[in-house]
Amino acid sequence: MDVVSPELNSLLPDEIMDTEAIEDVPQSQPESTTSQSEPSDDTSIPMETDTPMLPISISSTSSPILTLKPTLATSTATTKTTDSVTGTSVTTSGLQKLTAPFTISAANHQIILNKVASSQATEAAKSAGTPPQVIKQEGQKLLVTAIGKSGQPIVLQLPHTGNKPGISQTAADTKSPAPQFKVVTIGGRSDLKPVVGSVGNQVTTLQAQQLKTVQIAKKTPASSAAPIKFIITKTVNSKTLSPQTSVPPVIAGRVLTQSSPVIPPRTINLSEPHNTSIQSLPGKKIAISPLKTPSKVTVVSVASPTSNASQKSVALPVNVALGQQILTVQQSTSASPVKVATSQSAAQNIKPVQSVAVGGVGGSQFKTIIPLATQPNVQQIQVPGSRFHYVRLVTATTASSTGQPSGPSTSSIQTGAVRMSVPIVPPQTMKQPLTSAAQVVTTTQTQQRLIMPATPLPQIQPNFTNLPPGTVLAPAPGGGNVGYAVVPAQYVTQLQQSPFVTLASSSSFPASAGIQTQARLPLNGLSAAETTSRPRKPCNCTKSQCLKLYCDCFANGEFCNNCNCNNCFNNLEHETERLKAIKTCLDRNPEAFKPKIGKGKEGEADRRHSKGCNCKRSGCLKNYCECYEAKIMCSSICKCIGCKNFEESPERKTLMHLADAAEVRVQQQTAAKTKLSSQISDLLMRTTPVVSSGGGRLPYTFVTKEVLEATCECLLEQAKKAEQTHQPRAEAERMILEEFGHCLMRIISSAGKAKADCASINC
DNA sequence: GAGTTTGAAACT
DNA sequence: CAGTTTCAAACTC
Repeated sequence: MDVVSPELNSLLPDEIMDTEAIEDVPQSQPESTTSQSEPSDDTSIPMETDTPMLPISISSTSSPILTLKPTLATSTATTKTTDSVTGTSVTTSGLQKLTAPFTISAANHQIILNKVASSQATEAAKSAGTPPQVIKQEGQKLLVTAIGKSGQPIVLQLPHTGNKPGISQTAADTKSPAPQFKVVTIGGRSDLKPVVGSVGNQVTTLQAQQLKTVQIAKKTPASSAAPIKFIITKTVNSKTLSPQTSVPPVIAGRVLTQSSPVIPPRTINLSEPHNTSIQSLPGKKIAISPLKTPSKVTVVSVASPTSNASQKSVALPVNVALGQQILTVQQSTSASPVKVATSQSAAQNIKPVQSVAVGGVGGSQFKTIIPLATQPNVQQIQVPGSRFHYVRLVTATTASSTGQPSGPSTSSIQTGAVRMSVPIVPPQTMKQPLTSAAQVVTTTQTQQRLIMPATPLPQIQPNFTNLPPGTVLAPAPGGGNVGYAVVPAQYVTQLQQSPFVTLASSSSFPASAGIQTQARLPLNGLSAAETTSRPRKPCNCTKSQCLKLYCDCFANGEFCNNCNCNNCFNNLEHETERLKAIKTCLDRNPEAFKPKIGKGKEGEADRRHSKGCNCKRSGCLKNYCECYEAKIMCSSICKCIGCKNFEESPERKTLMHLADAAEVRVQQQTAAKTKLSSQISDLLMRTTPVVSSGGGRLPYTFVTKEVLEATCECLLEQAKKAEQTHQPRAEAERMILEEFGHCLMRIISSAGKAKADCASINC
C-alpha cells in the first residue's frame, strides 16, 4: 500500500501543501532545497531583515524528524540521526520512521508523495479527496524533510527501493559511490546538502531569519532511467521562529536531525548550484594588472556582443542567499524534465513560467528577467553582459499557486508585500535549448529562482543594460502589481540578511562543493575567491548617503556591505530611497550604471574608458585618473591635460616598472611571511606534545585537569592539616609548598615513566 | 590619522 | 553645454 496512513498524515505539518509533481531523472548528485514561509508572515516584508543570513552547508532541524521509508510498512519509534562529521547514525526517540508508501496524502497542507508505480496510492489519495502526487524513486534515494507549524521537522526518507528495500541509511550509505540521492526539505530550517562532496564547504549557510524554508533538492542523473515526480510545497514562515538555529548536518545524502525541541530554525540556506567562477567562463577576459593587484578586477565580457564593457568582477555568489522570501528553483539536466509546483494554503492557479536564455556570458554577468506566477508563459530573458539579474516583483495577492500535478510548473510564494523572483542561471544553462515551455525547471537547468519582496516603486523603463540592481521595471502586462527589479549577483550576498524561501529543484550543477571549491581556484595570481568573492573595497561616504555615484558601491550597483559610510541608504532598509536615487541617476545619465571601461573602436585598444578622463594635474598617471586606475591607456576621447598615460610615455613606463618592482617585493614578502608562518607552524607542531604517543609528550602535558585537581586537593589537604595542627602561617606555607613539590615530582616521574614505557613499546 | 589633492559627479 | 560646487578617493605627510 502506498498510501500513508492517517496517522502519518496527522503528523505532517499543516504548512505542507501538496505541490506539483516534479518529474526528474534521478542523479547521484545532491540537489537544492526549497523553503517557504508561513502565510502569516505574508504581510511582512522580509527584505527589511537586519539579521544576516549565514550560508549553511548543513541542513539542520532541531526538532524530531519523521522519517518515511517506502519499504517499511509501519511507523517505528526509532529515529536515526546522523552526525555530519562522523557519519555515524544515532537513533533517537524523537524521530519516527515511517514506511513505505511513497504516497503521502497531503490533504490539508500536507505533502503527498506517491510512488508512481503504485496505483493504490493514487486511488487512496483520490479517495481522500486529495490529488495524489507521484514520485518515482527508482534508482535513487529521496529524503524529504519538513517542518510543520509545530516546529517539528519531518523527514521523508525514500531510499532506493530496488534491491534493498527498507534498508535505512547508514553511515556506509554516505560513502557509497554514486549515490542516487535526493533530498527534499520542506519547511523549517532546511539546508541543502549536496550528496556528493565533502561536508561543509559545499553549501553556503545562511542565517535565515524569520523564515522557514522549504528546500527541494533534486538530483537527476542523466543515466537514470526512472524519472521522479514529486510535489512539495508550501513553506512555513514564521517570525516567531526561535532565533536558535540548529543545523543538522547532512552527509552524502544523509539528513541529520536533532531531536531538540527547538522551534524550526530561521536559517535557510540557499546555494547556487552552478559554478560561476570566472575561470570557468570562457570568453571573459579578466584584465588584471600583472604589476599589482588591482582593487578592482575588471572583467570584460567577450561573449556578450551587447556589452563590451568591462566590469569589476562580480563575485557572482555561487551561494545565493536572498532576502526574505526567495524562491529558488534549480533545474537539473535538460534530459530530465522536472515539474515543480509549489502551493500554499490558499490554493491558487499556478502560472507557467518559462525561462529563456537569451545568451550572454553567464557567470556573474548576465541579466535575467523572471516572470512570476501572475503571468503565465512569461519568458525569462537573460541579457548578456550584465551582472544584474532582473527581478520581477509580484504582490502578495497574486502569488499563490496550487499544487496541480499536471499543470505547468511554477514557483510562487505568498509574501505579505511584494515578491521578487531572481533567477540565477548558470552559464551552462544558457546553452540548454528550451524543451518545454510548460516546465520551467525543465527548460532552464540548474536554475535558481529567488523570490524577494520588494517595494513597489516608480516604474523605470526597462533598459536592461543600464538598470542597476534594485531597479524596478515596468510591470508586466496583466501582472497587476508586478514589476521588475534588477538585482546584481552580489545583491544576493547582501540579501543574506533576510530570510527567504527557497524552492530548488536540483540540477546538474557540480554540487555546491564545486562552487566553493572553484572559488578558491587561482586566477591571474588571485584566487577565485579573491577575484569573485573578495569583498569590495568599503566606501567611506559621509554625505551622499551612498545614493550617488560618488559612492563606488552604489555606482557599481552594489549594496554597501561592511563599509565605513555614514548614514548609508544603500541597503535594503532604504530600498525606496535607493531606487529613487537609481532612477535619478538614470534620468541624468541612462548609462550611469554601465561599466566605464568598455571595448574601444576597431583598431583601438581592446579596453578604453567609455567617456574618457578629464585629468588636469595628475598627468593621468595616478589613480585619480580613471583610465590609469583601470590600467588602460588614455584614448582619443579623453580630455585630459598633460596626459602621460600613453603607450610610449617614458613616465608611464617608469611608473609601471616601479609598480612592477613593488609588486614583486610585495609578493616576495608575502611568500616569505607565508614560509615563515609555515615554518613556525611546523615547529609548533613538532614541539606540541602528541597525545596519542606518550613517548613524545612533554612533562607538562601530563598536567591534565584531573592531575591538576588532584594536586589542588593535596594542597588543600595539606593546608587543612596545617590548620588543624595550629601550625603558624609560615609553617603552613612551607607544608603546602612541600606538598606541591611532591606533586610536581610525582608528575615528572609519571611523565618519565610513561615516556620510558612508550619507548620500550615503540622502540 | 589628519590634511591635501584630485577629478568625477552633481548642481546651477 | 559650460562653469561651479560637492563629494569621496587617492595621496602626502
